[in-house]
Amino acid sequence: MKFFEIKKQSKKSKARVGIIHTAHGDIHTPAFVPVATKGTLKTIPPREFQEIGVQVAFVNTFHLVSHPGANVIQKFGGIHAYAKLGIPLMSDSAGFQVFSLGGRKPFDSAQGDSQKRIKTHEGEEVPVKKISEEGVLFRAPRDGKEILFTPELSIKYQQQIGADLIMAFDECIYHGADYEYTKQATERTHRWLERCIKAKGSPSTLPRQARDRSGLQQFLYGIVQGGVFKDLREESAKFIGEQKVDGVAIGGVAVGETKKEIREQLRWVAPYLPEDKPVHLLGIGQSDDILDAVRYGVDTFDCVEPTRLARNGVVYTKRGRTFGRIDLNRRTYLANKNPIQKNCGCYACRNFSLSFIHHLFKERELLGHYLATWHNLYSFAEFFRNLREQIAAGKI
RNA sequence: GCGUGGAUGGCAGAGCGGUCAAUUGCAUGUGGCUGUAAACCACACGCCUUCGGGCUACGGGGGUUCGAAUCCCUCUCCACGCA
Repeated sequence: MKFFEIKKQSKKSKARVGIIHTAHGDIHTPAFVPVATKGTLKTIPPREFQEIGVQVAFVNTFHLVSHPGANVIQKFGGIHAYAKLGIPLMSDSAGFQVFSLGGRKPFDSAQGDSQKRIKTHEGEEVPVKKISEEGVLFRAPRDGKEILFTPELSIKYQQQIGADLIMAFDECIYHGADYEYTKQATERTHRWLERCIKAKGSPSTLPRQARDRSGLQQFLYGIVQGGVFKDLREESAKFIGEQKVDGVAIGGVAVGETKKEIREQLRWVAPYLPEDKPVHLLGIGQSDDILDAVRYGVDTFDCVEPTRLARNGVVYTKRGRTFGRIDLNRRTYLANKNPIQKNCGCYACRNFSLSFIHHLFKERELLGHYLATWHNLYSFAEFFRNLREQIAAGKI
């Protein structure tokens, strides 16, 4: 069976409706990939995925290696069995942690002042100890243990974890990096991709041991970098597209740029994306961004936003084609009899008032996190279902 | 009635002569969260302000002192103990 199947290609844009076939089921694209970093989609039991409309989830190699360890997961037959995640899974390579744990988040133009340094903990040791041609040496925040990631190790760990779709080991470049650094890092990511491909073996297959154990096939995505520089983005997209990868991911996006800059980067990259391979946009996220990205040919999106916001008390409302937000912690909802969203079919809205959910948040009751997460994920599922319908109908 | 201990900002509760408009937590408000070190973070939270500062405040009143939320007297109220 073909890995990626395009069912309908838009004539208006690069948008398409398709299916990604994996050993753990099909993913109807465009699809949202909620983030289950540590093997759990925080607050949601796996058996409810289907009811919510969660088709696929995203786990993180760095965090799973940090605990419980890739070898432990392998002993249980892979992350699907270990965490009872009966759906297709993607795993991240740890490349994002080079950014998120790197302590180098210097510029944030989205906040206005592009010269303003974001506060990092003064004097504290940064978890990313060293980046070299060989790989990246981390100090795990959870216990201070040193963890080395190289392209070969990242692939090995991802094979042990056993997600269906895996990411090449890259460097997610911090926003504010200059041209020279971005160029060096992007080229290094390219060399790392070649090492990932070599380490993985023949395309679309696992090493014998892992394959025998789980019967899985794994598909590798290469990751486009290039930062905020047009020529580097184009060059990177071209390079990644030419490699023997199963899919292409766009990385290094939404690390502090404005929404306008994010779109720019997509526009630069889009012409060079291979049309027969699924395209993943790493870390995006917000409904308006998704709506635009789909037009550039993006098929899947992972983002922590719906689940993190939910835990912080923020839930989505429908506002035109995109989402508005409600902050459940506000006292104004104390006695509000309405659901989060009228006519919403989710478990939270069908059963509970804003008042009660507000009460749960103010009392720090865990059910509040569960209901808010349920609602946000359901909203995303609906949003993407609608997106697929619109593309199929030729409207996007 | 006697004795003892209390009364502090929306609440709880520190402070016990100057560095106190007053620690801290909660509540409240505002902003933030886009490949998860995030059930999190930042800021504000007496009134006024030309942002330098000014004014009114630690139950009421009076006193001591250069200076009192802090010490003394007294009144009111609360808690506990004894009658």
